[in-house]
Amino acid sequence: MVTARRISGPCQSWPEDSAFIREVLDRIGDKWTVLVISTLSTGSLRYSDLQASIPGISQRMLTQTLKHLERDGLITRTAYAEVPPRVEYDLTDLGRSLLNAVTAMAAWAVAHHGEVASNRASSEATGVGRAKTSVTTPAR
Amino acid sequence: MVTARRISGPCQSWPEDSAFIREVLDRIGDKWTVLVISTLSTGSLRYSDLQASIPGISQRMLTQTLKHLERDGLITRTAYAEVPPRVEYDLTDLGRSLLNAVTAMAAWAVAHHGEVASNRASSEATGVGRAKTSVTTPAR
DNA sequence: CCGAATCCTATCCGATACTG
DNA sequence: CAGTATCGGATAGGATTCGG
Repeated sequence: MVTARRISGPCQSWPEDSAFIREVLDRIGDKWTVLVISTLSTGSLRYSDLQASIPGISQRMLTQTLKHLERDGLITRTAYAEVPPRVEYDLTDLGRSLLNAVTAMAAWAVAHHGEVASNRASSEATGVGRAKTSVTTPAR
Repeated sequence: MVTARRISGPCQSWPEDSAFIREVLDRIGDKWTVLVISTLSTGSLRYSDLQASIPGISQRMLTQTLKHLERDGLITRTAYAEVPPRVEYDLTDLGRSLLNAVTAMAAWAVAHHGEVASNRASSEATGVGRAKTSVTTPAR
C-alpha cells in the first residue's frame, strides 16, 4: 500500500491527468517536433526553409511532424497555388504557448547538461547503471 | 543562469544546443520517466511503492527508468542490507529542478488539452492530416 | 517545390520466467 | 522484496523512389 504519498505541500502528482501529459509528451517527445516549433518561432517558413534549418531531418519526418502539428492546431499550413508551388507554415497562438513551456525545458537543458554529463560519467566509472556491484551500503 | 531566449527576436533557434535539448527530451520523452519523477516528488519511495503508484508499469520499465535517472544524477538509490531487502529512491536537487520544468509542461497539457482535442477532431472532419483534399487556396 | 508511398532497420516496451 | 534475462510484437524513423 502506498504510505508515503502526499506527505506535504500542494498535491504535486496528477491523478487522472497523466493521460493528457502523455499525449503532449508523445508529441514533443519525438525527435523533431521541438526543433520544428522552435524553428518556426521566428515567423512563417516554407517547407524547404524548414528542411534547410533543421539539418538532419528527412522529408518523411518533416512532413509527418508538420501534419501532426497542424492536426493538433499548433501550426497553420497555407498553400499558394502558384507555378512553383509554395507552402508556408506558421505557429498558431496555441503553438506559441507551447513554445513557452518547451523553452523552459530547453533552458533547463542548457543550464544543467554539464551536471548531467558529469554525473553520467562518474556513474559509468563506478558502474552504477551497469553492473550489479552497486550495493551502496549506507552508514546505518 | 542562461536566460537564453527571446520570443519575438530574430534568431530563436539554438545553433548547437539542440543536442542537449534532444538529450533531455530523450529522457523525459519516454513513457515513464515523467511519471516516476512526479511520483517521487512527494518524498522517497521504495521500489514496490513506485510500482504500485504507477499503474501500468512493468518491472522491466521501472528498473530501466530508475537506472537511467540514477545514472543522470536525477535520483538517488539507497539499498539497505536487511533481511527483507529494502531500497529507497529519492529525487536529488537536480531532479527537483527538472521537476519544475516538467510541471510547467504538465500545466500546459492540462490547460490546453481540450483545445488540442477539438482541433484534432475538426481536422479529422475536414481531413487535414489524412486526405490530399486540402488545398486551402488563400485569397490572394 | 512539395510532398506521398514503399521498404527496411533499430529500438521501445510489454509479458513472462527466473534469481538472490 | 527487488530485481535480472529472454522473447517477441509494435513502432519510430531513415533511405529511396514516385507523383502533382
